[in-house]
Amino acid sequence: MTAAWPDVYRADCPSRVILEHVTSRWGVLVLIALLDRSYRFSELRRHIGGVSEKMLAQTLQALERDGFVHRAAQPVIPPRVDYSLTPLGVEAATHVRSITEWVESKVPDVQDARLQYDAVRT
Amino acid sequence: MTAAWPDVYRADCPSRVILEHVTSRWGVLVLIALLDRSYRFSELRRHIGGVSEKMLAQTLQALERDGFVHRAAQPVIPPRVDYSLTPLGVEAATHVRSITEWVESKVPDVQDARLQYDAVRT
DNA sequence: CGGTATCCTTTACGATACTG
DNA sequence: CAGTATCGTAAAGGATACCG
Repeated sequence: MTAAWPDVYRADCPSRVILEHVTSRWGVLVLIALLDRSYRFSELRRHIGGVSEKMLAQTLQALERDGFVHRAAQPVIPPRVDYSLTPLGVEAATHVRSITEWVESKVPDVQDARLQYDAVRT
Repeated sequence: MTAAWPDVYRADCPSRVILEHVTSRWGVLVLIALLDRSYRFSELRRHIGGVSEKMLAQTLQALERDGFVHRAAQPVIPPRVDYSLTPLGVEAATHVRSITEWVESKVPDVQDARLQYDAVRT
């Protein structure tokens, strides 16, 4: 160890859990979507390909509890709930979008690397 | 949809899988560790709290196949294998470290948010 | 519409034992 | 040392049905 290693290297640290919320499969997609504008529940569901109601609800709750997402429920019938980012959420989402865009730009490189890897071990 | 949404919003896109490799529970920790220096297998295992042999091997293989990690096996007895980052891996790891550091710095904010959230619904 | 509750399947993960 | 193989458990995730 050369310097002070972050807390995240301890198995029980709080930051690992938070990190898993923002970098989770659905967390990433929710955050980036909300960076563009606010969404209603079923709008978000349609926007994010393949997410189930259960997972979307669970993801939104985790992000809301962590203070990244704001939930605005209007007491009307039929119910209307709008989800948006808090200032903290905007910061998180900006980081996440940055990685995502980088990954998208490197897809060809990764595909080449995989061909190389697979070719060697036939 | 206001502009062109990235491919990652389609359920079957290749970037989602790559993103999951680099942002996975163990992928994150491996990448950041290797940003500092190269590591041997069991060194890495000790460095990353709570990772099993199986998961570490699996994570390293996925990252190697994607072209982020270089595996240098020396044909000696006992075997010696050093893991390091490729140039592509350095880019990935830098992004990942950036988010991780941000999350670490915001742990108190998140903990406050959770207290608020939990208090309201008692 | 915006969820929750339930059930079920699949995947992730860890522990242990073993091998070159 | 650096893994692989096998097994069992726990968690993630999806489908469906239902409710305010």
